[in-house]
Amino acid sequence: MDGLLLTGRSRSVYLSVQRSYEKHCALQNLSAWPVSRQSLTSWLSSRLLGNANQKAVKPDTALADLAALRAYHIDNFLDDKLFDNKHFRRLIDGARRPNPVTKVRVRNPISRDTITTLSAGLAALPPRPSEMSANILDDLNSATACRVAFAGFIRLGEFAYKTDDLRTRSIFSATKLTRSDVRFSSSLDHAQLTLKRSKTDRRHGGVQIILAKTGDGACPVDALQKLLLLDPKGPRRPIVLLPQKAIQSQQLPLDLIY
DNA sequence: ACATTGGCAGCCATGCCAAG
DNA sequence: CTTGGCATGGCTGCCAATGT
Repeated sequence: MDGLLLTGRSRSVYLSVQRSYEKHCALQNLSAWPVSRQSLTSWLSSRLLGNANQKAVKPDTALADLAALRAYHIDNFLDDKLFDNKHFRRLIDGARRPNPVTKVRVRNPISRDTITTLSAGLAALPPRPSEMSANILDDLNSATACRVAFAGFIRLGEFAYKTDDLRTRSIFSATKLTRSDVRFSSSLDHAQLTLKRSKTDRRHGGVQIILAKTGDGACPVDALQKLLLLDPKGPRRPIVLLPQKAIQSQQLPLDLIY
């Protein structure tokens, strides 16, 4: 049953907020569950105004807190009408008023040139799988990951998975990208990628991504063809593996495998 | 009078990052 | 590793403008 409720990151975030709220209630001598008008007002003001231990949180974070506490009610069949009460929105909007919007850090887009440079190793590969060394396999895998992610506008979460995710094979092959999700068109002018799960695919219907052949140094079709030829794997295996040396040197986020 | 369209802001599950 | 903070972005409902 629990497995059908929220999973992964969202669940752990919510649990964290819920524990923090419970601690607050204990200190204030308030009963935590179900959330009451008093306990929620007390908690929200303490979050919005800050206290000796914690600085004031952003109004949007307070909204996320509301969602987390509401999620507890939903999961436990408790009534959640209280959370719709306008009073709490007004508290948050009140906190928003005196605080100007903070500047967002500028992050420049990754360019085609960047991808070309990163995947330059694909230009010189041995002709047969038997001649692939561990290092060259590493390069092939990461270069393919770069090109496909760039060409397909793929989010990290759609493409990457954690070592942990490999433990349950059935869930892995039902939710993550595997070799069977790559199809080439007969003329090899494009490849089709099936995303079984995507952040925006809330109904879990699957999303088709078309990767057009570009023929330049960032061509995803070229990379995928070379990968399938020189690093053959079963249909239920991940499309590419992140090189161990990249994990160890922290060139890429820890514990992520493409 | 009712239907459709499009802009808009709020929602919230999920993402990344930093600190402990 | 966990926790906290907050940005992200598709979906949704609302509303006014426009169409029928």
